[in-house]
Amino acid sequence: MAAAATTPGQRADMVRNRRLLLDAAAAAFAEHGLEASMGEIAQRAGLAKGTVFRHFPTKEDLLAAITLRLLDQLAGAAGRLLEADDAAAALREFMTNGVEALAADRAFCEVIGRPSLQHSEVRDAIAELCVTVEALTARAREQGAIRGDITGTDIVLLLGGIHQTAAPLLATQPEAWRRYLELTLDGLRTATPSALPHRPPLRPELTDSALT
Amino acid sequence: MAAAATTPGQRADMVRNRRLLLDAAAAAFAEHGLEASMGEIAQRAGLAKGTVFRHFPTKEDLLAAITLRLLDQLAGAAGRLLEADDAAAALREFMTNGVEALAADRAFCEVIGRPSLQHSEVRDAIAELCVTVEALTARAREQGAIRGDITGTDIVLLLGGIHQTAAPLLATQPEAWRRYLELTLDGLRTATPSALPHRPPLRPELTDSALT
Amino acid sequence: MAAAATTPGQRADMVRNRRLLLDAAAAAFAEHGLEASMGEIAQRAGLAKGTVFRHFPTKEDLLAAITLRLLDQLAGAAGRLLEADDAAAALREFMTNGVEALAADRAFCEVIGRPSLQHSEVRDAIAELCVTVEALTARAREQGAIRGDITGTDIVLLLGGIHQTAAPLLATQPEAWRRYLELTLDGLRTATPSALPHRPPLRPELTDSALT
Amino acid sequence: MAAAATTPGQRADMVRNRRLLLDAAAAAFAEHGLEASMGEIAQRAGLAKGTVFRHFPTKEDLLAAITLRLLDQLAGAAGRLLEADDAAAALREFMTNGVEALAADRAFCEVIGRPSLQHSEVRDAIAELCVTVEALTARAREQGAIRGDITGTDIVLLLGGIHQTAAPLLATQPEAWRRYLELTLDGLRTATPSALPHRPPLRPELTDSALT
DNA sequence: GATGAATGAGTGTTCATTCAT
DNA sequence: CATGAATGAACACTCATTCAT
Repeated sequence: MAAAATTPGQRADMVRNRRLLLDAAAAAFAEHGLEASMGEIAQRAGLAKGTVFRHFPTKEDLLAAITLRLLDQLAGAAGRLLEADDAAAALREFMTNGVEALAADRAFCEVIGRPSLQHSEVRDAIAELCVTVEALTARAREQGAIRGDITGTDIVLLLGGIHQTAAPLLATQPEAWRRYLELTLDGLRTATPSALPHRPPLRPELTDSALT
Repeated sequence: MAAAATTPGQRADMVRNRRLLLDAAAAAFAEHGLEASMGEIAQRAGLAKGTVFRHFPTKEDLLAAITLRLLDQLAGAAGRLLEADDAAAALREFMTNGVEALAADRAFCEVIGRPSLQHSEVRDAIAELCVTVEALTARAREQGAIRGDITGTDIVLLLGGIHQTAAPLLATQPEAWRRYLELTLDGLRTATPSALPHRPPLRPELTDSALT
Repeated sequence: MAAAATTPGQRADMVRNRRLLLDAAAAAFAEHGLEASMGEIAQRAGLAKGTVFRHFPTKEDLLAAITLRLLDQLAGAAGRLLEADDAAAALREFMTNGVEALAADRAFCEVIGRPSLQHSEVRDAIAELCVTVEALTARAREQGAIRGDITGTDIVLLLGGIHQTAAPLLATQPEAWRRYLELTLDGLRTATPSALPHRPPLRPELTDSALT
Repeated sequence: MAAAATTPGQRADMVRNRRLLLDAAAAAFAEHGLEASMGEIAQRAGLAKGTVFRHFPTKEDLLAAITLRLLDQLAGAAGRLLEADDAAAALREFMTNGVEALAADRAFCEVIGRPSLQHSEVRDAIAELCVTVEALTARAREQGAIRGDITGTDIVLLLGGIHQTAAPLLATQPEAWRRYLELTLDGLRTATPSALPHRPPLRPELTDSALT
């Protein structure tokens, strides 16, 4: 009844609903891929369809939000690991977390690959993630823990690749990605590196490609 | 009967249409992923919708056909490379061809990963490919060209992973996969291999996972 | 909750639409038989196609709903007539109402006959109707108003038969069914009944036949 | 090779194919109703789809042909029974044959009821059947075997009604129609006929209704 | 004449999105 | 602001019909 009290209450609800929706959407996309319907997401969140659209005017918007959350999570982890002493261990931990996160979020790869992604926030988040991971990678490079020709953007891209390698086994061997992560790490720290036949991708290229 | 063999007639048109359709479907799926509609495929092929369904009674059937074509192509290449003297070079060439082929067929990865794949022909073709690639891999292993803990099924899975790593760059740097292939090869032939933390996938697990 | 009951609002519209749809469907089926398309029904109701499917997720569901409405109407009439003094007049009135109702609902006969009818509600409603009509028939039998070898299920089946007899005349002589109803009633009350060559159908047989 | 010999040979094939098609169509329609597809009919006949359309340019035409065959069969039977001594027995036999034939030809009722039937041949055949049956009925009337207010057209219409009465039981009790035929015959020969409340249908009304 | 491949309008159904309540 | 009914553009798929061989 207190006029002032209602507004914060509603705000609180909106925040709660937004979180419910993001969780529901993540679960739904993880299970059915991008084909998961807005209706199912609403149901999982225990909300009405209209409410979903109030929060995310478009399915693409919801996708962007969920992707941003993952990117933020990864960037946060990378930032925290910058403080670690052992750069090699830090990089390994980042990649472990990263691949694991992808496994829980089947939509992510599909979203990253889709050329129609319009959201500049996502592009910015990807770029930012690449910057932080480059810092992480640079330390490992400087410590001689990994070869010199690998960039942070390489590392970010490799997360998706490792996940994809193990994806066909997800149903029967959900931990198989660990095998391919290790194999990749062996490639990164090889004592006898080949000359890589293609220059490293630049950050803007990654994000632009997500645009074109 | 002899007459029938000499009279290509209608049959020739059908063969041509089938090829038109497979090509159109590959292109459409490459562009829009599995969401590409049967209608668009028909249009791309310059045929009527009904014709698509005469050739492939179901979207799933068309998908299976397109996937089989790719698998056959890979298995054929692998088989031919079994004759080569230099096992390491042969394996490298197989993987090069493989990743290149995947780039042209974006549907492939989505199809391989999809749990509902019902076509036993596809499952059989995957299994067969794994067998041939295992032979190819075994020779490289025996020649000491790659580490001892990598199987043919690993190699097949890695094709998808390498492709995925470079996929976000496809639009701007279509050759970027070469970088990640080389990196992977470095991992495969490392002089100081780590103990891989997960046992190698068995062939049946791969194909079963495509089933479950 | 009290508030919800007093606020017809949206709900009122939905109820109205449901009725519009049932009426439109009845008309469409009456005109074109079961081939009437969901699209046409939507158009007749002045609603969009999607709305039809929101109310009745399947054509079969719509069919079931329309059939249930008719069955309920018949069962209600039969129940009310159980109170009448003159059992013969009551039975006649029931049959009159019944055949008249069928004339307005050409789908009914096709639905009743269709073996794939999955809806247990319809089966239950048929069974229930047969029970009530058996009560009505029993009274007439006991009063000697009709022969002793006729059951309620016979009466229910005869409604469809009488309707069908006059169906080819519907367009030019919409009241012709009265002629065949009277003829049937004469058969039912004949003073010199033949031995009927086939045992009476059991209720479960009727409903099971709609199942098998 | 003899130029003259080919024509009769082809003629013979055409006649054979026509019969194959009519039988296949009758079976298919009996099983699935009018929804039976031209494709299935072709398959059942062991012929190609094109051949069906050479014989019957339209599904409606095939329907008409099949219906004509049934009508001819009934008219033939009625004609033959005109010679019998016992008119009552003859009428009973005609009706028995008639209802039995309908049971084997589920399409017939649907065809008779369908207002869009355009074929004048069918209309003529119905009219002719009514004439012959009227002769049969007249004899029974004159012999006092049935009531005086029943016409041949009534009898023809009753065939469909009796069949429909038992139709819902067809799957579980294929002979149930005998029960309702007997009941109808009791109505026809009742010693105390009611005044039928609607004048008898005229032949042209029947056939016109099939037109409107 | 027989064949069956091609056609394309039509069907039931789904789903992102809008909007009245 | 939340709700869920209404919308209508797709979609996969079917089938009578046409026509090149």
